[in-house]
Amino acid sequence: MQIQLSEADGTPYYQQVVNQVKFLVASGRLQPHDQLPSVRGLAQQLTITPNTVARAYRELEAEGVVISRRGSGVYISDGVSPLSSKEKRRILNERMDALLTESRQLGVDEQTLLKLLHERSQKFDAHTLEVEP
Amino acid sequence: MQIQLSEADGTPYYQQVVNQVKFLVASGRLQPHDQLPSVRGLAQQLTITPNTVARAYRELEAEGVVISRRGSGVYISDGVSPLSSKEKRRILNERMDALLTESRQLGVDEQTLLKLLHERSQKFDAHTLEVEP
Amino acid sequence: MQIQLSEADGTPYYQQVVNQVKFLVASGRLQPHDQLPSVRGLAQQLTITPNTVARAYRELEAEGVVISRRGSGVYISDGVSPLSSKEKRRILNERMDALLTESRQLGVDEQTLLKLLHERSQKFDAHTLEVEP
Amino acid sequence: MQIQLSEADGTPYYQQVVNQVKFLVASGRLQPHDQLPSVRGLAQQLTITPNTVARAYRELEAEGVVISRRGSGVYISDGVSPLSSKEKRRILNERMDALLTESRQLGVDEQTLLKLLHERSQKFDAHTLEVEP
DNA sequence: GTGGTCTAGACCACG
DNA sequence: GTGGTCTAGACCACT
Repeated sequence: MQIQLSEADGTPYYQQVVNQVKFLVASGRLQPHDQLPSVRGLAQQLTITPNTVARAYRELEAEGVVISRRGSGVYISDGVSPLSSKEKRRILNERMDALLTESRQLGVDEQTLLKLLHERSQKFDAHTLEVEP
Repeated sequence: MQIQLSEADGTPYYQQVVNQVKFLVASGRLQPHDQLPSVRGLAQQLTITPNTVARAYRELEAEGVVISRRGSGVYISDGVSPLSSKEKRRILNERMDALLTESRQLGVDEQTLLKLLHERSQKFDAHTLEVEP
Repeated sequence: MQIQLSEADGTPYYQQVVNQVKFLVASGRLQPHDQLPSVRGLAQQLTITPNTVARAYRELEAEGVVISRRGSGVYISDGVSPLSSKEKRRILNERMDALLTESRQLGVDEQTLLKLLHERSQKFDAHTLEVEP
Repeated sequence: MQIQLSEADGTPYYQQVVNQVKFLVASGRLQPHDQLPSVRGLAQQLTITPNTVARAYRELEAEGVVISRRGSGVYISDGVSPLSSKEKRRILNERMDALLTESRQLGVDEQTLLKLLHERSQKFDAHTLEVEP
């Protein structure tokens, strides 16, 4: 599994792992029932402590993205998010505000933004994006 | 000056202010010699402590984006260059990927997302505040 | 804040803290906006590492019970649970099954159980229960 | 003996077997002196390792629910629960408090809870299982 | 002072 | 082998 940790930006390692796994799932590269690398294996690959990987996996489990089976491994879940619609909407609004704020500050109007987002969505599915979102 | 603070994501307030001022400069909305709002004024507008705004301005000054003149105010320094369109596109792509990832994870399809984004854009305009420096 | 850790049962320390804080909130002893003991303070009181307390607080924040403000402290949230109704129902069913199974094994019929539960609910509100649930 | 293993929830297999045997006993489907399936037989039926079944039986024996006779098999014990009524009440109170805590946390009032518990109790009965040693 | 992250390493529980 | 918990202690970010 391709995961890249960036030391430069302030994002915590565990959060970067969470983000990238969610990205891999959302783009279809990781399918339900797929097994993730073991905690220790991924830790060694990324040269961080197993503790940090375990935290990322725990977080992903809490969000309903993976389920972990003691003694067996961690797998992509086929369930849906356990969050309420209100909470889902809150999260989406947050992301949309970030996008709207930056696009305006960069001089991109709404119509152009919607077009760009549609194109990006196509590439998203086509797996033609780099892994690091 | 339009600045939006998001309380939910982990980004510190001072960092959000820094980022958005840098964007405003990069996109040409803020020009060299333009005056920024006062520390207290911006703090009041954003309902955060003046301390936090001061820290943002300090950071911006350290990076050479602004110059602070005692007794006068804080100004955009000259000699700052706007972002290349390639760089702009990279930033937008990052935000779009984050939005697409979250929306898929939450079970929202592209069409619905575009609709939500359009609605949010309207509300965004409605809540726009002008700030006099 | 009264919290008792039991070393005997297999329940992890962080989980015991989570359970008891939720109990204190549900029974009204802790009110929205109340401040919890600091991570280090509670750790010292319970003679466990701050790390473990931090994990409990993190878990409580993820469940929407508390919100934590860096540099300030951890406070009881006034929001509701961010879970979907389906997830809420799943959790309740789990607890109800545990109760039903054990009550039958102890020879308590449904009618008696409902009566006992009603009485317990009264005491729950009256704060006449010991803290450890 | 019909036992259903759920892979999805985090409960260990051996624990699920323990719980379900206890439930079968509590509901009268398994009577004192009834013989349980052999370790290997049940393991094959559930497609898990005999190791896991053996562990479940060991646990059940430690709790006094079954008695294992070398060379003969495993049988439901005829000893009545030796718990004092005070002890019974303590266990029930523990479960009731857990249920009350969760339900308040999730915004479910007492009346609704009692209704849900009644419904759940019916389904509990409806899950009739045939038992064959 | 507050909480947040990470490491190094130990021990336990499960299949 | 797998994941889960906990400790001891370090450093960082924020108010």
